[in-house]
Amino acid sequence: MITLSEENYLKTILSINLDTNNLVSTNEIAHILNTSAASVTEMIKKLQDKKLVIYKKYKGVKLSKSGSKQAIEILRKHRLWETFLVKKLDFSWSEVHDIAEQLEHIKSEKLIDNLNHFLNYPKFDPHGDPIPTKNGLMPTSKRTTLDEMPVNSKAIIMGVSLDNKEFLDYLTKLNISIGAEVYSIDRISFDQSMKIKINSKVEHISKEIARNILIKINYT
Amino acid sequence: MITLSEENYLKTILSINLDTNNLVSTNEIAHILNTSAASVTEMIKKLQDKKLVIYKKYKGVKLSKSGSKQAIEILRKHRLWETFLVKKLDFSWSEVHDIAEQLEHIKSEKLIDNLNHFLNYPKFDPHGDPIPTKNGLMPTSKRTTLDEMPVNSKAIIMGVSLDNKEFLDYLTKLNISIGAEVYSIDRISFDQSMKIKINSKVEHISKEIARNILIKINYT
DNA sequence: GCAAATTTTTAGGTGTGCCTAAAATATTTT
DNA sequence: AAAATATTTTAGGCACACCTAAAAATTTGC
Repeated sequence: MITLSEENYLKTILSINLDTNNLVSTNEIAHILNTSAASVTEMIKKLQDKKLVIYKKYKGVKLSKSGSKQAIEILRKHRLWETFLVKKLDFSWSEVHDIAEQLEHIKSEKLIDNLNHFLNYPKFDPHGDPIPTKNGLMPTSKRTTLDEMPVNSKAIIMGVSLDNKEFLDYLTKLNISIGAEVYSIDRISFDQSMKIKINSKVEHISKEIARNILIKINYT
Repeated sequence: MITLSEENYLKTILSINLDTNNLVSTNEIAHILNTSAASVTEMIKKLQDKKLVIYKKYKGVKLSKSGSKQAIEILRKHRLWETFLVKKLDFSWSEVHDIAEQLEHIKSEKLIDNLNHFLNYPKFDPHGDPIPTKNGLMPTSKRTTLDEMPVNSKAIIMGVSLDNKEFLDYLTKLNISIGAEVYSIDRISFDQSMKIKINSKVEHISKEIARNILIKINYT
């Protein structure tokens, strides 16, 4: 049986590893989990005994196959719960993280399966991050920004890279929201501004705006 | 800050107290929580320090005002989550308890408020038990059985008092299910059988059947 | 009403996950 | 390449929630 703390360590190692792909250092983990390096060393030894991580003293740690499976499962739960909170319970993106952090530790396979069904098998969470499938595969998200989108193609809004009130208000006005489909009609070569269709309405946006909107092309 | 274990103790004390209304004994708690009487004594002292219970050595324990408030809040969460699992995630009554036992400890006031709204402010959980309101009041459920229902009144089906396949199958056939509204049209004095309207259909049921159907009259 | 049986509490101990301080190892600087 | 700095591990302790065994209090039976 895996404890709550152990799950949090696995999750942390996974999230660091998704970015860097290197061995994860004790200090990095300690920093994220707001704990001491000494505590991390101790816990990693326990995880090693349970064959959840591979650990080289003074060098760092990485997830074993089974550790990776478990960590991805937690990430899956986290993102499904976030989706539930936003889509069904009217939470905003920014509020859901702490609650999902608690919900992700609920143990019941059927609960997650049924929740997934209830949410209609979402592929991305409200932040635009991919939700792993039941067998641990991440949907391959070809993420880019709207300004790089080819003319005459479709994409899905995945998120934004700028946290600025005016910017977000403007997006709201244009009805640009997570999950919405955009179609690129034209790009004006003079200033690289774009004509797009979103929610059946045609809009004209500057490159500066487009540059801060994350999209995914050819989603499946 | 209240711990998970402390919450479970409070909940247990409440549930015993709802039945008997006496001081709760160490042994009873130990039995329900599958722990030793010694551990219970220890924990009760801690709860006493936190002013959550009132404790008389060798005599027993009861909830303080603030302990009672917290225990009711946990019960509220438990029953709302059970309702969610059955109504939205297609679980059956019998499956939900263990999962709700985990979910009831999630800490977020807004989560419960929004869930309550999402479920349309249910007054009873799928077992027919009342869901406390946000300010800690239990809907006063004037529970009785269908055979005692006055003619020309409305009631809500709350459950059954008999666990017999033929009986349950018959109820299913009549569309008598938890939460359904019944209207009493007539009672035949000869055999005390009843004419009722349920789901817009008129049915005729014997006293024996009615006697085993739990209802609540004048729900608010 | 007192002895026997039961219940409850106290005492002393365990594993988990955290801590700080000090020692060991690795990395960077000169 | 040695000294200085930074990181990581070891060592020893602490709070929580549990345990068993023994002592204290209460209840039951005669």
